[in-house]
Amino acid sequence: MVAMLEVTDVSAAACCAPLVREPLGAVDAERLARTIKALADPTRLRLLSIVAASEGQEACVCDLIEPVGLSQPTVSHHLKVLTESGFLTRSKRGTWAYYKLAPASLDEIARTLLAG
Amino acid sequence: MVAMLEVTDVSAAACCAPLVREPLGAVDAERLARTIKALADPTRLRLLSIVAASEGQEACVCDLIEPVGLSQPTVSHHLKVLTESGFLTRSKRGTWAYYKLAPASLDEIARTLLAG
DNA sequence: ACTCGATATTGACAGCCGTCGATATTCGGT
DNA sequence: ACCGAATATCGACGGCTGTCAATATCGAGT
Repeated sequence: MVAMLEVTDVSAAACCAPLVREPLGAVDAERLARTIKALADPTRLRLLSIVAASEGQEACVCDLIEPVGLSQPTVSHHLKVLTESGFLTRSKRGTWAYYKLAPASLDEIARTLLAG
Repeated sequence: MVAMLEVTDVSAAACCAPLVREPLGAVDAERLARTIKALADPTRLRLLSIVAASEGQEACVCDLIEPVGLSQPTVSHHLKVLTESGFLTRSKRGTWAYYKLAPASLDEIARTLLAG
């Protein structure tokens, strides 16, 4: 069985010049768009804000399912997307998986959108 | 012929608390996601950055088609999306349509993503 | 070892979205 | 009035994505 290594930009976030400074190249635009796309979903925004508002900016999956009102696989899916794009980090403790806000990630795209 | 009035949130942008402060409600999340989704496309990011880097942060469609390398209808479509979500404003002068950066729009989502 | 509970993965399906060609509209010039 | 140029709209098509049910995995306790 071959280990199918998914290449994801865990590096997260920005990538480039402040957006309004100089024209974005095709490659940079693609990268930035992929990161922003991870935020462009109501469920993921809610998950992110719930995690961010939790103690230590950390929450386990079990605490997230009920608030967003979706199935457990769907929540797991969204958490994966947020983690792979660098907005959350995952740590497993016992049977539970805790997701924590990656502090710099939001600041970074925010700074990219700003004038500079 | 009936005038089909499309109701779009020209108001643009943010909508709510700073995202990491308190859990986002379903309605707010939907609104914010719709705005962010307008940014979550490489072509639209490039268009936005080209416009922003132009003289007076303004450019006509004819100047935008060649740089992004897509068809004129597609470029028009993207400009419409950006305009309807409040990131650009449109003004027609003669045969030409000029799109201009809406100054506060980017700042507003940036501020929403930031901690507070 | 077995079971149970928490989470992740898979497969399928519907709806959305980016793209294009064709066409409509609108405006300036002749 | 007509023609041509710039832009917008329409219709279609393929690919992506959010969702779920079913199933797999993994860890803890008995």
